[in-house]
Amino acid sequence: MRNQRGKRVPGAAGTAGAPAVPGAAGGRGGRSPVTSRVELEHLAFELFAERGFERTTVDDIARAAGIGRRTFFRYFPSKNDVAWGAFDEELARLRADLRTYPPDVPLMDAVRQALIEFNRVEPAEIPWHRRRMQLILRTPALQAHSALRYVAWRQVLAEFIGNRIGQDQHALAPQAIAYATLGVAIAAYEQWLRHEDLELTELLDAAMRELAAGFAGTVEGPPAVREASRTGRA
Amino acid sequence: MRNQRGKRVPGAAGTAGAPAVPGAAGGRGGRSPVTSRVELEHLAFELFAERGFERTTVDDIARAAGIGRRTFFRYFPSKNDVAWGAFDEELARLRADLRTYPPDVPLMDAVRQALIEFNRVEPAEIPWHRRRMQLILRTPALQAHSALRYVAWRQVLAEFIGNRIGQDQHALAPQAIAYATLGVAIAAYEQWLRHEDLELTELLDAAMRELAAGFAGTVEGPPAVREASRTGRA
DNA sequence: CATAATATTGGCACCCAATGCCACCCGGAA
DNA sequence: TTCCGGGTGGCATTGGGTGCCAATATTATG
Repeated sequence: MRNQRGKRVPGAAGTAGAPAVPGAAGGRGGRSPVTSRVELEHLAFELFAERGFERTTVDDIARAAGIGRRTFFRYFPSKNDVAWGAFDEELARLRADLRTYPPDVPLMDAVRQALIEFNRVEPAEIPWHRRRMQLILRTPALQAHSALRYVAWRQVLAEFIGNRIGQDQHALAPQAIAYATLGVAIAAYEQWLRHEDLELTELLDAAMRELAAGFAGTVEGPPAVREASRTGRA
Repeated sequence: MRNQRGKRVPGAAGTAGAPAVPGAAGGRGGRSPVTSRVELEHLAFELFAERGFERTTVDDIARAAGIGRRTFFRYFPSKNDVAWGAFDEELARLRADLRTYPPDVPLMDAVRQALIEFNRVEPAEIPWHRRRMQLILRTPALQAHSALRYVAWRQVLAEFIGNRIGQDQHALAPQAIAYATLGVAIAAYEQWLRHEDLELTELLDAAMRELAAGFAGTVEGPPAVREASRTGRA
């Protein structure tokens, strides 16, 4: 049902299209972008703060930015993605950072330090970061959408862990540790959002340690639980 | 924006409307439902298997079931929710199960056993459960949507943990442990999906233990990492 | 300067999920 | 039979997301 019209501009044969995101091209040639992703992001955040995420439509954002709805979707693949900014680049940063830890740094120390480094923000940016994370963690639609970003984040971590302990990144240990670390990070973030006076860095550090303490010793209970062992119920 | 029209059926004063889900009423009175949630679920799963989740529209499902699209949304709040069946009831089961562990069972043993119990399925249901989890864990849209279910699941766990260790359920330790446990469970599930011959129960058990082993000792590294400590880069 | 190449823009049509509204249908009780 | 409670499903509408394509603006080239 596509391509019904064979009509095409005479000269243009089949040149690969423009880059997905405006401004991502080399830079020379072509019409200059009307806005930028960051600008749109800031603008959208304001609207979200005013009316809430759900009650702000893409049309609202586009209209406020003076662009067409269609153009909005060239800057962000979805409305949800506004909240995450340039996460791909952040991920690359994490990956690069993990490479800098020499092999003699114990695995979980490296993970913990990388987690802290990844979430370090300029002091001036802290209020902004708070709003962003509040939006992400408290808006159901974004809570859901974020799961997809978390997948990518965990993958970076699992790859590092897998390399370190000589297992495939999809094996149980790397995945489990990556998942647990993510959980710890989010728990720390929620603590951070609730208490304005606490340092995110310290919370992350404490959370990683507390997790270990919580597990240490207690998991070495009776052997694997199976059918028989549930006799002592209430 | 409700109740604009003062017109009401003479006799009915302010009786709360019909139950959200057909069949959830006491049973007496009214037209009998055309189908059931389980029936719809099975039917939808077949279509998903054939065409994939994304390429199956709600109209497809409704048409296949011989009901109207509007009726579909009375059985499930959203297309995504088809995949999760009656999760609320499962959650209630988990909550109840957690109450049966006497206080002398160590915390993490209880958590581990409850996790295993929660994910125990009838042998006959295993292939079905596999399909369900495959759908949930491998379909991006569902991966995202599931995050909302996980929130509820974790809350149940965090509440239990909080009670046990005398902290608020929103405190760091309960949240971190709940998050980590969820992560461990999902990692085990993904392992289970990849290896048809493995027992889910065993995987969950192993995962919980492995997590502890992975953390034990390694987290007690140098003191909290801050500015200075990142000198030994690459 | 004219023209070509290139990139961005934005309108239009369209798909699909979701929701409010409401008329209608059906089984049991009065 | 009549009434009532509940289920059904059509209709209209909102809103996110996408393919298509012509218009527009910028730079490079003849």
